[in-house]
Amino acid sequence: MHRIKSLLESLNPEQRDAVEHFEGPCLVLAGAGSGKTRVLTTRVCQLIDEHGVPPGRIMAVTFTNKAAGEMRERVTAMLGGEPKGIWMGTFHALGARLLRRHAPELGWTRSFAIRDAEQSLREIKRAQTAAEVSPKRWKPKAIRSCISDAKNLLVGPEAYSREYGDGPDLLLQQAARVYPVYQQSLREQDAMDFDDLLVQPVRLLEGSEGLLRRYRRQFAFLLVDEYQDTNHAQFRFLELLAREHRNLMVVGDDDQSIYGWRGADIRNILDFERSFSGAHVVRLEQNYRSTQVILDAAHAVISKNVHRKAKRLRTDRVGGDPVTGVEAGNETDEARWIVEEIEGRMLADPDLDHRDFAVLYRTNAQARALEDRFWRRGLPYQIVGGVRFYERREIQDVLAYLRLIANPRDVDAFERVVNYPRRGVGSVSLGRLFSFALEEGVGPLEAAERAGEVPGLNRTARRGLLDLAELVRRYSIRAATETVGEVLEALMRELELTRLLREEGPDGDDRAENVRELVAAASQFESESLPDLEDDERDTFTDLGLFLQHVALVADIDRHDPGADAVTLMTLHSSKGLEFPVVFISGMEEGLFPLGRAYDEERLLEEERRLFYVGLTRARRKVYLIWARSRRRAGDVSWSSPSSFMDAIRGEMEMRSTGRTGSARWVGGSRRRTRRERAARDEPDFNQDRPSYRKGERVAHQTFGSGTIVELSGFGPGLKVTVDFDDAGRKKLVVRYAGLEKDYF
DNA sequence: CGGGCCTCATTTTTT
DNA sequence: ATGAGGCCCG
Repeated sequence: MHRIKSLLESLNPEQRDAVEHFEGPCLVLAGAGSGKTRVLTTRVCQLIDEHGVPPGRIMAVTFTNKAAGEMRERVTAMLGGEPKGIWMGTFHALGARLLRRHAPELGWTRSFAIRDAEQSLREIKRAQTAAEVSPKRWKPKAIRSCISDAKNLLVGPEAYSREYGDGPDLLLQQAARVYPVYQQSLREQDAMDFDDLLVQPVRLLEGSEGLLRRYRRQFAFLLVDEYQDTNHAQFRFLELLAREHRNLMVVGDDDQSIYGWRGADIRNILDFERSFSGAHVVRLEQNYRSTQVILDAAHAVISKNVHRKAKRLRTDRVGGDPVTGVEAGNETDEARWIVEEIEGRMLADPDLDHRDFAVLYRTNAQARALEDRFWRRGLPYQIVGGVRFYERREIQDVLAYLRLIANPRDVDAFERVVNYPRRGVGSVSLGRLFSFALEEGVGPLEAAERAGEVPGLNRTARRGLLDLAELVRRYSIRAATETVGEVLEALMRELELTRLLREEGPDGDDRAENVRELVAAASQFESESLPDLEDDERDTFTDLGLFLQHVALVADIDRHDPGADAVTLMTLHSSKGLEFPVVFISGMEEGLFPLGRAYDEERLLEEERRLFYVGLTRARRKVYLIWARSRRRAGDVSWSSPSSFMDAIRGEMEMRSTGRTGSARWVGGSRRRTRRERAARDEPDFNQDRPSYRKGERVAHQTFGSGTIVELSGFGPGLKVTVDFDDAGRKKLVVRYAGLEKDYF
């Protein structure tokens, strides 16, 4: 009780206002570094300790698993004991938890599998083939993104088909054909994709008055962090639960909305007061993180955005180091300079640690050059993101066994495992097996078990399938009683995985090492995460099933260790919510940040600008903005100018150079410059392979057919044309990727 | 059936 | 530069 009192006294009036809010809707507009995590955790404690709300009646939604873990820890510390029964986690994790209870009401079992992005993509390909939508002509990624958008908007396969099945947009039309097949197939395999974890809970609650009533009562208080990044499905989920009691507190900052591309709808936060009338609004504008100089720069940048709520952060930390702009020659030079600067600063200031530095970038590809330099220099670093650990090939191979053991209906897992190691089952045999499975209405594993009945199989294939089925069956039995670690180790021994990987070649040792790391991760999961589970979950599911769910839902950022003695390298997106004394933002080049494709859409450009704002406000003391005159991108060299984002702060910036920016020196010796390089430098190019375009000209596109150019925009590699296609309508295309041909007929 | 070679496209961010 | 996928041959 006294604890809470003193906690409240350490808050500023606005923070206290938010914490002391009890019932009814509340919108907390929390600027960067304004102590919103503190507000959220203190309010949870306040609800429990002051108002006597049982923890089991609180749901707190965070953006990452790590944030949920931290919140749990802080609440535990504040209360002096674990808040048993509180539902805390990401929308995805909470959705999964709800579905683990009720999936049978929707047509799945309680131990349904969760498909990650790559697995979904393969499923999309299979669905495309089944629906006769050529995966060559229609990129599975594009189709997947259409379907994902639809799901995030709570549009089901039937409605989607009605809406776009014969609409003007050819891509949506194809997606409309794939969507039902895809969804059906997921259900047959007892699997859900990421989006389903948001969509299906909504369907569940909408479909059952009883459940709705039950969960409205259970979740009497809802708290949501990073509300600016919620999408429609998430909004609907909250609305369903909160509509009646209206005890919903959302915390967010429209200036930090950076996930529009994955369906996040900034209107959720902008319109909150309209969706929940009478909402109490609290503004947290006191910043406890950055210097005045940094906040001024951030404000100069973000105020260029038109679509935002006017606000301005305050700080007591007047003055500060100026923002430093640095011109580098190329990405190698950039990396070298950053490494040296970090070493220099650490020498000059013994209080600084490696963990006090972060290098942020727009795209994961930029991590390469940086990593190379850090590695060579022996400067400790940790990279967040890029190739996810759980997505590495060797890890996926092993996990596929576990997935199949846990769920014999999983076609994706089966396909991955069937010839790993080689079992002499080729595509023909596989086709026969699947036809058999289809006719008999059984999963792939049961079909394999009955390989003897499958017509047309050769001896090797039949033997291989029977062996596989027998092996998986054997391990299913073990998985019911043994830990994941034990199962994994036994499996590795039986398959002689280490030897197998070693024989693969030079990377084999690394791969074998990764698999060992997986075993370690499994054991760690068992000792750390399992004990946190509620009893009903631990009793109902096998360790294996719980581990697989964990694997599917952990993000890279969850693996970030802020305490490690290392410089952090990550994307600007991943950096949201974190802070560092010194921040480098690299790749400050026009076309890279902001990304070239954001130019002609105001909405996208504003989102890029918010991303820059997020980057700047990560810094406590010092920001560096580095741009390189040239950079290897997608194999060849591109030349660029400094990002226009820096224009807003150019006057206040201190400008420096790495001293190696001479344009005369270029990497790669005297090799002839490629056409694309010349184009990027805006040099004339008379090569007849590259046609010039003008209005009124007739062109042909592989997919869209013939049409007439009506407009040109951009230049160099960013040249775009707007074409009125005879059949496909008006499209805006990037010449570089469109593969247009002149149409002479 | 499996392996090797060639071509092609790919580069935005992630739960 | 790199990886994935297709195609051909043993």
